[in-house]
Parts: sequence; C-alpha cells; structure tokens
Amino acid sequence: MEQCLTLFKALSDKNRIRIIKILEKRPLCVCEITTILNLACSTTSKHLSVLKKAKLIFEQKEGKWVNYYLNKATMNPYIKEFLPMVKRWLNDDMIIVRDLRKVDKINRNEICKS
Amino acid sequence: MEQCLTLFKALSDKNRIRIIKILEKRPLCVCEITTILNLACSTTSKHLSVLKKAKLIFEQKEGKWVNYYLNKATMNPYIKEFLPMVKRWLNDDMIIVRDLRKVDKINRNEICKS
DNA sequence: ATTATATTTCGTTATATATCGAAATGATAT
DNA sequence: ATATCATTTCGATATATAACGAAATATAAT
Repeated sequence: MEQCLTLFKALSDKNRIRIIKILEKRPLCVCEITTILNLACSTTSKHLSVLKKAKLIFEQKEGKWVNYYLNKATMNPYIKEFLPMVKRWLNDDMIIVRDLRKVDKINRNEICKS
Repeated sequence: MEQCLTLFKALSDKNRIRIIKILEKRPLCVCEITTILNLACSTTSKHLSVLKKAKLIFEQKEGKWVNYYLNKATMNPYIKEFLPMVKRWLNDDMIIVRDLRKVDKINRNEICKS
C-alpha cells in the first residue's frame, strides 16, 4: 500500500509528470530539467528526490553532473506497469509537446553558467 | 493534463484507494463506506466527491441512500486503463483484505441508526 | 406535519507539500 | 589550493488537503 501510495503521490504533481515525460526522451541532468521546467534548481532537485523515492527514476553521476534516468528496467511490478502506460499518455498535451521540443534543443554546456 | 492530474491526485490518498478497492466488490452507500473506513461521514462524503470528480466513480440515488459505483464502463481513456490495473493491485494488502471481508458482512440496515 | 435517517456543505484546525533563496556539499578546472 | 559550476540541504512561507463536528438538505417513515 505504501509503495503504491508513494507512486501515485509522485505522479500527482504537474511538474513531476513533466519530468517523467521528458525523461522518456532521454536522460537529463538537473540543470537541463530546471531550465525546461523553469523552476529554482532546489525545487527541481526536490521533485527528483520524490520521483527517485518512488523508484520511477534513478541517478548516475557523470563528473559534476547528476544524470537522471527513467527506471524502465525495474523489477517493481507497479512501476513496470505504470511507466508504459504513462508513456502512452499526454503526448498531445501542449505543455508536454513544448517540453519535448526543448529537450532536443537543449545543451547542458550552454545553460547553467549564467 | 488536468484530467490526468485529477486522476492521480484522487488515487494518492490511502482512504480513497480503500474506497476504490471495496467498490470493486460491489456498490456501496456512504454509510457503509463510512463504517468500513471508520471515518466521519462528512469525511467519507468529501473523498467520494473527489473520486467522482476524477470520474472514477458515479452515484445513483436509492431512496434515502446514495449508492456509489465504480465507473467500469467509462469512455474516459485514462480511467479505462487505470481501473483494471488497480483491480490487479493490492489484493494481498492486509488493510484491503480486511476491508473486503467487511463488505461481505455489512448490512446497511444495521449500521447508521446508532 | 413531524420525526428519523442519510448525506452534503461549511467552518475550523492540523498536517503536508510546493516553492524559493541562501548556505552547504561535491566535483572539476585553473 | 582556490575558484567555479552543479547539486543538495535547510529554513521560511504560502497553499493545498484531510479530518472533524455542526448545520443544512433530502428522503422516508410515522
């Protein structure tokens, strides 16, 4: 039950859904996600920790960056069913479409320096 | 997006998940649900309105009672995928098992009078 | 009509959560 | 070693939500 609740709670925030949808495209670091969502990076970090706790994503360090990956290969039965379902959802949503376009354009070497 | 969020939010509360799970067994009125969950009936009513707003359930009046039904025949694509999934989940959960047993034993003519 | 029962609405309170900016931490490059 | 950049943690604030009891509403029974 707790696992299930953690999963639903993780997905019951617009910005966290946006994160899941952009990670479907490719892994991203915190500052790329921050730029796309237009949030404070501390806020993005918090959202990522919620998604990580729900086992929807995992992280891998790459130098000074922390890359976040969608947990597609999970053994967790809930996530295993859930992720493919969410993948089919919201692909026509204006916000999601716009976010996904940004993923293509973004370059991590150009953003966080400012 | 809003529809999707409303759905996830509706399911991100333990008592509302419990309601969905007991309604899988059969339609129930507010006072039956209130007894099973052991809440104030105003609280139950509020949870039901959240689930109704998310289109997960619908109501039908029967005299002084209001029966709530799981919206199995919905055309809503999200709900259509979601309900069967939730139906497969949590069937071994202690709380759910206990709730489902209560559904069998409960009799609406014996409860709310007190 | 009056009473009883079921449900919803309203007002209040306590708790949870989203957000930010500042400070702390970790890693790289100079 | 110091400076720089990325990320996380912390503290504060604003908003959302869950819960209750009391009052209001709706229906049924007397």
